Amino acid sequence: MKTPVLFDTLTRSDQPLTPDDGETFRFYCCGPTVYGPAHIGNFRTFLIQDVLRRVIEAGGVKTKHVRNITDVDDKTIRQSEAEGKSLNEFTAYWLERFHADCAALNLLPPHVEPSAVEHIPSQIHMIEQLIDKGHAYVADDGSVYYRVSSFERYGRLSNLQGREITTAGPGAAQSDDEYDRESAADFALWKAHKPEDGPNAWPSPWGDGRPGWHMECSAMSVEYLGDTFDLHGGGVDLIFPHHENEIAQSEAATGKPFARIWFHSAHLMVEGSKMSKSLGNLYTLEDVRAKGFDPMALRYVMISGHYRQSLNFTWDSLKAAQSALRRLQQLDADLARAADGQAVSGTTDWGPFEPVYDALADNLNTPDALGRLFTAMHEVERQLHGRTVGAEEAALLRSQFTQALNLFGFSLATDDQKAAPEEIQRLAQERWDAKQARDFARADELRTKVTEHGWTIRDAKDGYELVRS
RNA sequence: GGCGCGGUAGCCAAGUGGUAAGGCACGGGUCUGCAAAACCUGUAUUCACCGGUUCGAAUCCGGUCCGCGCCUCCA
Repeated sequence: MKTPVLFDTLTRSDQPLTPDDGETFRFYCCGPTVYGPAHIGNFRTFLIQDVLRRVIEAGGVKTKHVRNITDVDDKTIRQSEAEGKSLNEFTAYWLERFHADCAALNLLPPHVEPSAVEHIPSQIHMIEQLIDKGHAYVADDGSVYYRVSSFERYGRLSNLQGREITTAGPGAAQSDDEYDRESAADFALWKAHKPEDGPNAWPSPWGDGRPGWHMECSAMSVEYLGDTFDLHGGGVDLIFPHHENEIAQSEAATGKPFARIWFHSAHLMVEGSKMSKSLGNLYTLEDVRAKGFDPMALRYVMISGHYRQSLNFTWDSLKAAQSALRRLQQLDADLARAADGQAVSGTTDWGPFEPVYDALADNLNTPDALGRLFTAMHEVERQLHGRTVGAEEAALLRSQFTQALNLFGFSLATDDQKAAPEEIQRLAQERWDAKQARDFARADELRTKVTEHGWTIRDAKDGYELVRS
């Protein structure tokens, strides 16, 4: 079986995804800031990382997946204060929401999901190391800053070397509380307590305060994965400054290389424009559901484009995804019927679906893999309809098909099809009776009624089912 | 301005030198009292534009036009 390869942002080349320790592929992904519902753009990144993990594991390699929870930063503090809640109470609520959304999208839970606020001591420890080694300095107010000029490899990831980092320009830092930095490029490792932070301050050798944003990922990834680990991922926007800063912090502190491979996924656009609060297009999973779509359809849409290209999300694309998903369901049902109760467990070969794995192993080419999935499905369908497939053979095919679906993380578990309201069911039953009595005029009349209520009657050989239109 | 990603059928989207995958939608067919679903089948002489290299280019080179992202706390 092919070893998966992935485009590495740092070397700008494809790298094999083999575990450095020969056993477990250790990787870290930047997780959500829990101050509100995650939007579908966040989920695109998590979904892509999820498929990556599934591909590595399908290749027979164990993984250790760490994804942090950012629960102490400007946004969580500001918002919890505004709502008059404790930071913990506030973030716990949104974390729970996040977990529910992840489950609905069939995201594999990370092996470790460390919370930033629960790892302040490790962060302080790393800051101390940086100060000791001359990579950081304490400002008058008790904040600690990273001395960017002390780390010569700074800017390698983002291709920044030689570029001036100044306070000028459209994206320049707000100077407000960072006026005592030595250089505009320096960034905060520890932020001294300010009145607007309320009760949210922690003791440190430099006085009460809280960690800077980049610190948590450096400290926690090293803590759970070791000084050097296999891969680090996130959205493209994190390349600079977040990941650049993480590298600077971690490598300066440990004296060892940080992540070997850097994995960045492109952004999601909505109806042709960037997602933003002001445009009102920051959709959440709840919005998707409210419009009657299955979360699996969102998963499908999010992987229907290559992760290195921005994807334009539209409601039409969700609709198309839902239709495509229905075909997967149909084949599974057909195979289940043909398997007639037989089941195969622990298959190791892919059968007709091997090309699916191969496409994913080639820099996570999800659109190509989807194409190959359908191509293979046609083959299976032809067999299923063209000749008698034995139960044993069908069971094997079904198992292989399921394996392929697992690579994408598609769960076909008969979705929670809400039962039709009683009135609709009664009308449908009446129609069925009329049909049995060959009173087709009456049957058609009732079908129309049911349709008007937003349901479709699908007749089968000896019965019918009700589906939402 | 710097760095990066793109422009392939009505829509989405693979394909980076050998003669255009796949999905959705649409047309035809099988099945069906009807309908839906499912399956079968058809649909780009052509890959933003102009030159060039080559036996051969969507794919390589040069130029032009257009879209998008990042450039200090945003996945």
